[in-house]
Amino acid sequence: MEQFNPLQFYKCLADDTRLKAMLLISDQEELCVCELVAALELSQPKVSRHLAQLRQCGLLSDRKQNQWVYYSINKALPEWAKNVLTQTLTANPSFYENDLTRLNTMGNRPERAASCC
Amino acid sequence: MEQFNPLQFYKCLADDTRLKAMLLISDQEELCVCELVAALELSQPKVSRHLAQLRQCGLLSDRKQNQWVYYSINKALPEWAKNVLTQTLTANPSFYENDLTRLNTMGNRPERAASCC
DNA sequence: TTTAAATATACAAATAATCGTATATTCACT
DNA sequence: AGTGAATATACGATTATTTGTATATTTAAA
Repeated sequence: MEQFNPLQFYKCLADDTRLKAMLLISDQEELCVCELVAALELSQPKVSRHLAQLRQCGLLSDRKQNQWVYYSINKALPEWAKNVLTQTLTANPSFYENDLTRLNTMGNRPERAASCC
Repeated sequence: MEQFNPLQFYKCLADDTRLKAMLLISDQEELCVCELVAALELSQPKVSRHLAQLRQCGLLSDRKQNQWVYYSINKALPEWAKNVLTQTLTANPSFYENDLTRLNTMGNRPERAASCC
């Protein structure tokens, strides 16, 4: 991954699916693809493609557990970029509230493994 | 102008010309079109078009003085958006340093009117 | 070892964004 | 009135982005 630059960062945020995914993941610590598909009411390939792009650009990390892939905000993201996400998240609840509602009423959410022991 | 929303904001920042223009104007309080044309080394119509878009989306204000149009950050911008711009500006000096250099070595910069009296 | 669920990717089609060029507008100065 | 500088806009052409659809891959479970 080449040097993190602000233009690339904002290009990543300049799409409805990607911006909402980033905010939902920020809010929820981590989410798997099928949870985002349910929350955003979009097709699986569409969500998967956008998540791949966000990972390639360094905004997201992924971990695989069983058949699920969980995405979370990349810990190595520059501080300023993390701050931008936090500001956006807290100042714009109405932008993603419907998605959050759908996520919370979603049935059959995969259970995370207990973190240990 | 419809309700300010984060997606539109980030779409505005997702272009090299617009992002650099926003950062230079943030840094310099206000700049006219010809100063941005010189700093960014781009055609006048290109710069003008992008500035018009930033104004229409509520990110910039303009004031006309003599034959020049000066653009500045819209005072009415939501706080979170102002913070995003400030964070981006201070954390990424190398992104726009060349443009700033060209601006500072530009000849014949229009003189601002004394603010009053 | 088949089946189903979750995810990723390939490719062409559709859509959106950007650009160069030409031209219009406004203002100061002569 | 006429000229030149600064800015804005129109329009077609180009380029970039996004999408749907089909298919591949991986994993768990029957």
